[in-house]
Amino acid sequence: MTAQRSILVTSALPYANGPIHIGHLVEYIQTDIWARFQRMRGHRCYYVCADDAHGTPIMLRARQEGIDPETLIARVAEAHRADFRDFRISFDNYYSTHSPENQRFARLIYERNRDGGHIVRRTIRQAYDPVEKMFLPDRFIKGTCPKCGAEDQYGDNCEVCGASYSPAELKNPRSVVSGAVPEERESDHYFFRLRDFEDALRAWTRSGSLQPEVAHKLEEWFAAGLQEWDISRDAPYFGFEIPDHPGKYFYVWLDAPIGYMASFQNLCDRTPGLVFEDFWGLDAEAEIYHFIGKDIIYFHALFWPAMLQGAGFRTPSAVYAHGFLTVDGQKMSKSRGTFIQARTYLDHLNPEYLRYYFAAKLGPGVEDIDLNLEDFSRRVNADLVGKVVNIASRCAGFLTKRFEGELSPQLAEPALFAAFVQAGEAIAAAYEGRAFSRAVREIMALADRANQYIDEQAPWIVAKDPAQSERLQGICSLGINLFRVLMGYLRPILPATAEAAEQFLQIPPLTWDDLPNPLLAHRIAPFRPLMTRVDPKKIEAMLQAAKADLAATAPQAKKPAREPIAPEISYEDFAKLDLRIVRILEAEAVEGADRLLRLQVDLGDETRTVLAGIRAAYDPKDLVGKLTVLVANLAPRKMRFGVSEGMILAAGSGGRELFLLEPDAGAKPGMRVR
RNA sequence: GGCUACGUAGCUCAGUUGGUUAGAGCGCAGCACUCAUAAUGCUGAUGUCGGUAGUUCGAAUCUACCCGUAGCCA
Repeated sequence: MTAQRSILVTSALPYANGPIHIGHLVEYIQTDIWARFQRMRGHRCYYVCADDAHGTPIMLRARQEGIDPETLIARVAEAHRADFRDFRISFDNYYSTHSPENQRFARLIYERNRDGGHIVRRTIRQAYDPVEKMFLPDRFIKGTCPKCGAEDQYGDNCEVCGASYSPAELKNPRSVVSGAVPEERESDHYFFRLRDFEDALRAWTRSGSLQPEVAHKLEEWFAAGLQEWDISRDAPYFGFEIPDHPGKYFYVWLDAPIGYMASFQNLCDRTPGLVFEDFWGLDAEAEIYHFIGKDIIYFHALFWPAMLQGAGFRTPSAVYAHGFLTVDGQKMSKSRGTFIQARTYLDHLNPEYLRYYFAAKLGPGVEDIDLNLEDFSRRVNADLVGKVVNIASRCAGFLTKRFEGELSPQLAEPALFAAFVQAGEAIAAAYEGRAFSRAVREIMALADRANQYIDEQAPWIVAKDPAQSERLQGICSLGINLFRVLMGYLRPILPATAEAAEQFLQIPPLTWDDLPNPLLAHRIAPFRPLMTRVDPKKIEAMLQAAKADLAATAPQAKKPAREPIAPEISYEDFAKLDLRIVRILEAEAVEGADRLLRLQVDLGDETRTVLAGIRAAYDPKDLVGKLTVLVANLAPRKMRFGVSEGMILAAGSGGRELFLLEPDAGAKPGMRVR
């Protein structure tokens, strides 16, 4: 056995302005499995996390709800804790970045870096909302993309063409907060000189602290040259005030990772024998691992180790990034109902299913994983219920009925049991290397062997011969022992099922070192189903609920009230309208008119000129050739720019919200519409 | 647009340093069994290994370009 290790693991801090969703859970489940594995191996492993409680979005959200930020983050923290508890995420401490410990560490790290000359002050120009009297983060400015002209894009990059730019380049910029046109204003900011740490970071990067693909990514950043990092924000801001500069606050990303330390400090303060310095001190022997999503590598692999180093703390042993979750091959989508909150899942399905499914797909790399809901239920049902739990189920009945639950004093087939034990090394190595999918594959291969054994031995036939009673007991006892080893291997993934199995087996919590010792002449409890099958109806119900949740939690999506229906008319009134199919032959903007397009339309045997107020919604060249509907008997109307001989039909509120009517295929110019 | 990854059977994934007929599980078909939560066992079918071009005696594996997907661009 290897020596006992002291390990601190963290997951990234969830932001305290919204609920946990199943995408978040990939990371918490991954980290939790790893932490539980380490503990099961007999190591001292602490797992801490916290809510990331600062920043502009939280400030604005609280304001919008008419409450203090403190009230908001307390409410969100409670929901987060409940979600994690129910998914059996085994945090040793779940804290908040809005805490005295975090403030103390943030100051300390700032001051030490400042005193070391790593912080500089500079004046920058930044977008300012004159109505709200606040500087605007890039994400709080929207406008037209300077590259492709797409409307309603954020201040930092365009989701349509993928271009990145600065908010100043955005056309028609608007503050998302007030709708005002942002102005540029000057402000003093503090910058962290990342470049001071370049050599150390390069060395750290190469020391095996990062996955190879992440290290490659860092090479790119080094090559591009490390830039200074803006670590301050102006009031109003929800966060920690910078000690030597009232009215300036630490940027949320400065104090977020420090939250790992603060949470751990808080744990140390109430855990006898747990010493902060043993983990974070410069010469600490303990290991520290951060599990993060691939989107925040920059902060954890560059800023964080640099800040720590500048402040005289040790750097993390490693940072492990994982990919994102897609649902049925697509990004989680609110409209498709695949944006599933943790709570919504819990309301319908067993968390062990998701823990297993994620484990079965998680590798050590940064690839995205897909939650394919068909595959999800098939896989859980086949592997866990059909294979693993079934082993216990098919042996236990004989033991209970015939032997009062008593297991044989010897193993019927020691070689088979030994093979199961021997596989443990490879499985442990897979867990250690975060290759959970490999571990699961190996475990399921063992489960197949156990089922094969039972089939070969056919205890149901042996049971018919009273003279072979001992043999029957031996077969079933071995089956139970194989099941016990399998549950031991699965324990980090399936804590609740493992506990139920331990109760069934009447044993204390399984440890890795225990596994080679079989249960002999031991009495087990009557079998009760340890896990039930995934019910597809529940998945369907969950998806429905996910859609409903979003409708409920999206008050911003102000639904325009439907325009009231006009007063009733008779058929005769309707019949007075002569609606005709026309083909648009030409379209051009009307000089001097902001809204008008001049269209030449073909009515079958005549051509008419129509002036239509659809310029904001349609590009003239896109209209040519289209079929649409014309009110053909409308009195011609004289306008400043000419005479309009009819009106074409469009739906919508006006401006860009206009949608031309188009007939189904087969309609021809001149046809009357009834 | 640049960069880092990913793209292998209907689905989810393995494929070690390029080396004989490309694998597993699920699903599907057939058979067997009936102890078990319609669970299990055996047998079988299924792939131009994203595309194109190259390097090589030999490429899923190496190179270039292209297409698609994700993230990052502080």
